[in-house]
Amino acid sequence: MFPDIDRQLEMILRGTVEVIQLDDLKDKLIRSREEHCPLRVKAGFDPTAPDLHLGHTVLIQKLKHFQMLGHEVIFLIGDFTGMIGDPSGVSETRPPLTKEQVLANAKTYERQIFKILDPAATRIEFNSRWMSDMKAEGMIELCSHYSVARMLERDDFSIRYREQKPIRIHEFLYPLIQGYDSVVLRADVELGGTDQKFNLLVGRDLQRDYGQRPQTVITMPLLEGTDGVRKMSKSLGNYIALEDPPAEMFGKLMSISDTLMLRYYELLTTDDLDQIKSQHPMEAKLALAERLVCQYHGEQAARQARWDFQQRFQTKEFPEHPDVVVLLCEEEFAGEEGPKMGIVDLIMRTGLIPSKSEARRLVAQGAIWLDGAKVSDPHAEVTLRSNCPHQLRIGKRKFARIEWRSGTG
RNA sequence: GGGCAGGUACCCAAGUGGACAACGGGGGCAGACUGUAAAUCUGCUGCUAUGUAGCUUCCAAGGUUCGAAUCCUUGCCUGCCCA
Repeated sequence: MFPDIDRQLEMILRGTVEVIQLDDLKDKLIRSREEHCPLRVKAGFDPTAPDLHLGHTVLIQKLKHFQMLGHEVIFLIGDFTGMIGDPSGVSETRPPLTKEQVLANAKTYERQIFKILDPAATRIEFNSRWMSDMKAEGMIELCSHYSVARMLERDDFSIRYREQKPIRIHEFLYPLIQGYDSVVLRADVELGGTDQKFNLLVGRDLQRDYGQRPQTVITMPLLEGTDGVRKMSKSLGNYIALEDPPAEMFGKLMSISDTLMLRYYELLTTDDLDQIKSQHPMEAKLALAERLVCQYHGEQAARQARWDFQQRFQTKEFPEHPDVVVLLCEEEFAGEEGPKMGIVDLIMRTGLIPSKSEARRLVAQGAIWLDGAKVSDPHAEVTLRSNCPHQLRIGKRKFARIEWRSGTG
């Protein structure tokens, strides 16, 4: 039923930062194999940000590995803990989401994670299921399982405590509840980012205190965002969302640095890294972009994205599918002699530029090309011809086709 | 409850009566260079009009003044300290 232990370990360990405790994990794997009983593997996600990005997939991918090995995977949506917000120094108590919102978010999650995970073998849980009915007595009971001193071991707490910055009591509840989730679910393994280490360890302690075997904790690296430095996050704007349109996803992936590309290969694929390094970086990057777009949008979209990309940026042709097609008709030129228009107005008609000042700047900076010729005078007037569309390029990556139809017909 | 510090453009942050559409950094955009790379260099980065202008901005509402982001009043918000 289960592959042999070494094979399982090899797959499980790829890309991990830390496993606590490795021997214990081996033992669990051996036992599960002997008893034909899958391990319960849990990873928790915040319910308030339902658009997942590639950063999240590092964890989901790891869940997938467990799933492929035949274990039980629990995708836990922390809708109850979401009300607290993970302590980070600036955390606030968030207004609780309504049931409808939670369900809507869960749907969004499903749509995205099932591009990776097998729907039939994935268990989705909400921690409100057991938390929202808990009474104060229960909460007090739970609190009695942990001590303030141990809580203050958390880096974030100890720093704030030392610096006399505020720590709200409810912030202590976050790790407690997350840990309690493991108790309720009787988790054998919990996955999390390296920033989750403390919370994951609290889970171990609580399980032990509740008389269970402590879960194995596996931490995964935080994937760097497109800037290559800071962790990928929506609020930093350096993310690639799973639901980014194919062309956008492809473009974002192509503009990452070569170093970052290797990192993405390491954490988002199972390819052999030495083999990748031997390729031309651009080839490797194209392959990566195509691969990932394919995973989230399908093969055809991926091929199309690659083709469009190469047409636009490598052969520098005017693309088959420009960003917009602007249709002008005779009424637009009422009162004027012919189909003439200032270049700035023309740019504005594409809707790709937010203001005329910006458009003027772009012209002055030499970013505007009309039918293959640079237009650098903001006063330039363009005479439009009918039945032969004009090609307007704005900067490196915006393209518009301008068509003029005389209204006589 | 008392004391103190503060709220400035996408973010951080200077400015404390006129020359402020507001220094600087980050981010973003554009140009050069390239592999649409990255890094680097240069320019731009409120809106409208464009040779020197107008308009809307510095938490909110009032006020003082020829003139305020800058002073006063009130309110809202944030952080710290003492109770």
